Amino acid sequence: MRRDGKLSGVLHVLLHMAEIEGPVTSEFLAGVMQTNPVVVRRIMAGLRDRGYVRSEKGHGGGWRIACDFAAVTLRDIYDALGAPEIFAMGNRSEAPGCLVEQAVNAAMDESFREAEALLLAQLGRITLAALSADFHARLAARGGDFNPETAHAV
Amino acid sequence: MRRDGKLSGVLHVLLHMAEIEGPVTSEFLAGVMQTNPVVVRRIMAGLRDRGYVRSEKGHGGGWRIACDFAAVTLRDIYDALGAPEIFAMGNRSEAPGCLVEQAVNAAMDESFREAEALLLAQLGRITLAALSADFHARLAARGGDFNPETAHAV
DNA sequence: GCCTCATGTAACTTTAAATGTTTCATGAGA
DNA sequence: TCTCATGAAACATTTAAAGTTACATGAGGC
Repeated sequence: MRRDGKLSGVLHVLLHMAEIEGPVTSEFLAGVMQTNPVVVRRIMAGLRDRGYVRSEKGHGGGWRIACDFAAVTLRDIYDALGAPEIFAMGNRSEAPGCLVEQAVNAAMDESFREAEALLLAQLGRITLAALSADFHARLAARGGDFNPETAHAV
Repeated sequence: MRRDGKLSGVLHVLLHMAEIEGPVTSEFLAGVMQTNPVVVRRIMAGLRDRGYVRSEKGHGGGWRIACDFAAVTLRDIYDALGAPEIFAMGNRSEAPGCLVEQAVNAAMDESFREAEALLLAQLGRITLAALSADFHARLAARGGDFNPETAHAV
């Protein structure tokens, strides 16, 4: 499978939106993510349903942040994306009749379940505000300034 | 991506081999895994290189276990398979020039790295002997007996 | 009212990775 | 020398993510 880049992509988009005044179009965000506007709408749909962002049609329309960055975690965003599959590995067959396979599945499932719980707990500890703060720290460290409108132009 | 079932599959194969006297052909094991003999040879190649199994050509040839089940863990088998990718999610781009993306990647990478470390530690705690014991416990609990030659015949 | 812009969505195409298959080479018995 | 088995390369299939096209809907601006 191709690796799922939705979480990475949508976080990138959200942090860019936070740097911009007013609504941002899917087309602009597609430029940021180097993808297609429809892909942006697709991944943003889940966040809209949860009220993390709002969208408006027509002239001057686009996307706006509609949540407190300090109150939303990466876990929340992950859930808003529909809680996509985390692992690239899995059992060959679910509901196996073979007792060997049942033993194998039970052992693997438990290990994977624990790793998943840890991962989600970690994501639950990182707020969008923390991510944004990290970005600003990197910006200050570099000493440059940042124009979100053109940062991805090249 | 399709989910990677190599680890699950190879464990299934190893536990079946443990129940059978003498060498087992790729063709028979393919029946167990409900796949193709070439697929079996492919995933067993890594284990052979590490000395966990041996293969012999010709009449009466096939695969044999060549390790102590109490000394080999699922982590060892995972490594023998070439340490395949664990996560279905990842960053959209590595080495990003954008500072926003750097911040996103750094946060996600750390969470995933920790989850991976936990998973591998868990796998390192499970020996093949423990898996096999679990299988035998299930077998006893069910009260039936087990014919490894025919368990997958249907 | 009509035109343009922007989202909403369905349907279809492309792509990447795992898996499956075919084919032939090689070596070990019988 | 014939058959059985692995070894390995090359090619085909499958699946899910991502990309694309097409059209409907609603919101200003004129």
